[in-house]
Amino acid sequence: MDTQYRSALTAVETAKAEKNRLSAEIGKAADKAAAARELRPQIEQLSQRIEAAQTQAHELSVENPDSPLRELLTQSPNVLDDSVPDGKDESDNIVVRGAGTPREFDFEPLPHWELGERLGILDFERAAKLSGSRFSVLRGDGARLSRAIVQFFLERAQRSGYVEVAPPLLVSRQTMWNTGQLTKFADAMFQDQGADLFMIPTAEVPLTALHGDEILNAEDLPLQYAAYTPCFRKEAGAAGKDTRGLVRQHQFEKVELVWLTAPEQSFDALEQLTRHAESLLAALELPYRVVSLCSADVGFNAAKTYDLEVWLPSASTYREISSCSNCTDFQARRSAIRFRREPKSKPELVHTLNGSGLAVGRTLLAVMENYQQADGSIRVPAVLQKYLGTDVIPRS
RNA sequence: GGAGAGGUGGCAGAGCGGUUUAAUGCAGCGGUCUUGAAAACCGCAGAAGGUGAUGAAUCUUCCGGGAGUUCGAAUCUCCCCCUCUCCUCCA
Repeated sequence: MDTQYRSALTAVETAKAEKNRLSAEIGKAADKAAAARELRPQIEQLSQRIEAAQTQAHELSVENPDSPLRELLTQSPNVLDDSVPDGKDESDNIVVRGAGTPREFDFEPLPHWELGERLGILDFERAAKLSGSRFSVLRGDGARLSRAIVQFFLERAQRSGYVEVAPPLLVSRQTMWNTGQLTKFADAMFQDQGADLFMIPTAEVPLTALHGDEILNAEDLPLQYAAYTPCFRKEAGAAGKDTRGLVRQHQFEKVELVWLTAPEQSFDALEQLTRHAESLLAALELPYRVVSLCSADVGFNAAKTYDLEVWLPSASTYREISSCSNCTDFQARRSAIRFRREPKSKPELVHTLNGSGLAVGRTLLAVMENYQQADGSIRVPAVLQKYLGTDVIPRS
């Protein structure tokens, strides 16, 4: 298809070159009207040739929404890195490392929704009254604990070199397409039909698109951005899954970390990014593990992904709390994010990476469940105490 | 929501149907001069794509976006988008 497209394009361009030449001849002639009359038949013929070839080229052009070539390319995911383990589903993911040991409880640990309702800090019933299922109300120390977590994450991000950004939460269709979300989250996004705006499913979208259509200087790389935002997802394909509690909500908060790097730096950056996210769990003293997603589980736009999973006592299992991906040049190509190695050298595509650092709601529930005490109160992790001004969330 | 003004190369800013391969200035790069620098002077300079060897060369497209008029459009017509100013409303 590409070969066909290019030969049609060559036909268009050579005919155009000839036509331009004739037009310039008229422009240079002393008697322009006479020259125009004389050359008219030739020009007319060229115009027809151009139009025919243009129609042919347009049919396959990637600019054309109906082009089969575009369709093919749009549906093609990123190329996986060689280090990604082969697998047929998530059971083939590989645990790379972990830290912390699940705590031994001398009582039956409660799920966070029960703890939260007893403490009066989580209210799912009233949330349902306001907005239906998959929403939550945080109240009192719950709201404050959530805010403390955000503050803690952002301060850590800043110390690790990230520039904090507060981006728009609604973005255009073009921006969504550029970051590859229209394929990945096509049915998952809330959308305003009239203005054709989408509510972001993750801050990865505005952060990655920030430098779209720009040519950066090599010395500006890597760029590191952090944003705290709400995220909105329909969760249409998750009917009946995680219906209780904070795990899967239509609206949740997240601190997102994004890097733009030179191509040769991106896999090293993925390790650093993952370590940054991981260090937050370590600081909160939550047991976790790092998982390298297998070929079947890596998302559409990523070449390699590490998931961070946190221990949830009520479920006796590890649960995803962060996902760190190297998207190589996949998003950069769609968004036209380039850089120059030297002032005179050709622009090259950057590599983009993103990771949660971390999901706020899931951190909140992980803290609640792992730090719960026999009397139903919750100890506050040491690193969060200065934000809350207390070391325990008591039963009221 | 209403009214007006405007969108031109990294920036500023001309051009308003055909020697525009977009003037000029600043910034940038190279050179002359200089022990070195500055100043002055001279020259080169953007993006995307096709053919081609990632060379040389060459062609096409790009003056907010799209469509149109014309042999020929930055320049004329229509639609859309964005920015600024004033009014209105408002966290």
